Amino acid sequence: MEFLQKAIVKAFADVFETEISATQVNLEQTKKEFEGHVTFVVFPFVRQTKKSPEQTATLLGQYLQANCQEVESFNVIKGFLNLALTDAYWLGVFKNEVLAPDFGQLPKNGQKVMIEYSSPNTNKPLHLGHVRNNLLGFAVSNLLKSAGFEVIKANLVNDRGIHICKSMLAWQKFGKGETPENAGLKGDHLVGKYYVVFDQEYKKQINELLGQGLSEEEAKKQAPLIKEAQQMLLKWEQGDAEVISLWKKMNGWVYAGFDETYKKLGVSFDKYYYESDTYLLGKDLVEEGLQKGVFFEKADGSVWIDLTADGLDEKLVRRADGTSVYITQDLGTAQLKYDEFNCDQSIYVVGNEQDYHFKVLFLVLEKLGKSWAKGLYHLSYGMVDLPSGKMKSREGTVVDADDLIEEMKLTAKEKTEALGKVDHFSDEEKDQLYQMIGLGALKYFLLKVEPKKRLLFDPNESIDFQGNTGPFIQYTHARIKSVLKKAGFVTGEVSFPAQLGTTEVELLQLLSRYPQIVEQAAKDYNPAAIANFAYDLAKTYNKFYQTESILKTEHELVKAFRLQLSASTAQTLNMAMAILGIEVPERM
RNA sequence: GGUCGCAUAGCUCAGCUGGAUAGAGCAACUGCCUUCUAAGCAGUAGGUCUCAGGUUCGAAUCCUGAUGCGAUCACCA
Repeated sequence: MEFLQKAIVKAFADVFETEISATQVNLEQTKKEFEGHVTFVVFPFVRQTKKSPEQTATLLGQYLQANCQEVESFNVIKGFLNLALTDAYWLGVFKNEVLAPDFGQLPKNGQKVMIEYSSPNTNKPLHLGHVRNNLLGFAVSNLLKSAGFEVIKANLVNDRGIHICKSMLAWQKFGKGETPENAGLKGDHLVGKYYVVFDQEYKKQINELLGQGLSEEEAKKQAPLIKEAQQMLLKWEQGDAEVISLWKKMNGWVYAGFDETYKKLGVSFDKYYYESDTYLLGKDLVEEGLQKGVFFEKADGSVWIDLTADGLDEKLVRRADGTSVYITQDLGTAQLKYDEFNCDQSIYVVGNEQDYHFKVLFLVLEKLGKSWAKGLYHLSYGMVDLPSGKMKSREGTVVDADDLIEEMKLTAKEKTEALGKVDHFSDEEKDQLYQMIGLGALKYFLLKVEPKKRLLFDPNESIDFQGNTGPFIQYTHARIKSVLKKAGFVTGEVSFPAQLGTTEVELLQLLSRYPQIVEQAAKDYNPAAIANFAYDLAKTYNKFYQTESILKTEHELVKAFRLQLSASTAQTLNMAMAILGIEVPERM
């Protein structure tokens, strides 16, 4: 639309003898109820033109129609100038933009970005909240790749700490040698089971102590189990062979379980960090901060930073005993990431419960004078809540990721079978299709909502397969493929008819916007924008499909064009859905 | 209490950097499969965009305040 902006700037000079810049020229898509494709709002310029809005718009419209060959016609409503562009223009867009081999892949911008996501604890299986995180992180990674970034997907595994010791201890005490193999249980679920066992036994002990007259706080501290867990953590830090070996064994189970879930979700990573390696990092940054006077030491030897001037609090960065806290290791890890990869941007996909933490983290790094701190970004997303409230692992009120995936697949199976369209599929094909559709529904459901908004999931209400859903878009893709197959379509020489129908132009216009959508979505780190686009495109295609016949068109030229238009739509749907990590089937 | 975020149809959500009569889906109701896949299309109904001020030619969108919901304010991670 650059040509139009330029033309309008020139029109202002020629018609009104006044100067405006191209950046001021804001072109919008004309709303459906009005005639035209592009709308220019003249209200902001009437002071300069010294004419009424209607006059200004009319004069501009006349000028553009006369001097701009792409402008077919115009109409004016109040201060709105609606321009209709010629079919030749739209065909040019189709040929030069949509059909270009790199359509949808923005040129490399030379920027490198790391996206950290997933970052699970190794003491329990993944639940729906983690699923949102994983899908979001993976989708944003794909999105930024499409927008021209070089992307490194990182997973910082929280594999140590007191919570891990709890599972280990409970297994040691109550596990009776249970293994994933002999229990027939996925490793992460087995470990999670003992995390719950720990909590139950711990609570028993607390109650006992409460009965002996201890205060709740005291009881929580004095319970033998928690003391043992702390002992175990200490031993772990000392490198005690027995504890380490148990730790390795149980983490191994968990990783095997996670890998399976990741695989099903279709997410992957380029780089793994383990907290067992990074938890001691950051200490030299504390020294650095002390030397630079950014941090200060209190009488007890603890080290702090004063952020009250920035509207935050005082924050501890090192304990009096010299050990690290959470933020210390995050400081160190951030430095490590930068040293290793030298990224222009580093994105943390972490829930909004940690907003404050990241605000502090980034501010501290900035105060330490890290030039790369400005490239840090916390992609904060809302929690997934149940109608009953928050999900709690220990209380068993979680929607388990593996269960959910399985259920989605089952639902997909039921719905597909009810339609009776896949009877001739092989069992393997069926299985793949159910997986694709079930996961498509789930992923789309989670990704179509803006990340920062919280999400309500009702386990009793199944995720839709109709309307604004993943399966609807998958269906549209399969539908197009079916037509193409029937026509024996092959990509090649494209033919162009002399005239276009309105739905064809509508579809073409929408298709051509895809690169801008990708660009904007990437800027906002917002895969939901891609989801909405895909839905819009599918819907527009179905309208076209319903109004125009493709295979029965008499003119070969028109038929060939519509086939090509369909193929481009299918391809774009495929690209958009691929960003979301959703596969689209050839048939369904 | 301080700080941050959210509030749009009965429900779930769109609404680009302020622009026309606020849009989809689900649920409800009506039509459309002897013709390219009906997981579709077309239509009806459903709204004081939480409230009150302000800025502007023009506000769901920007500013201020209020209300409601959520998060956070640990020598936990």
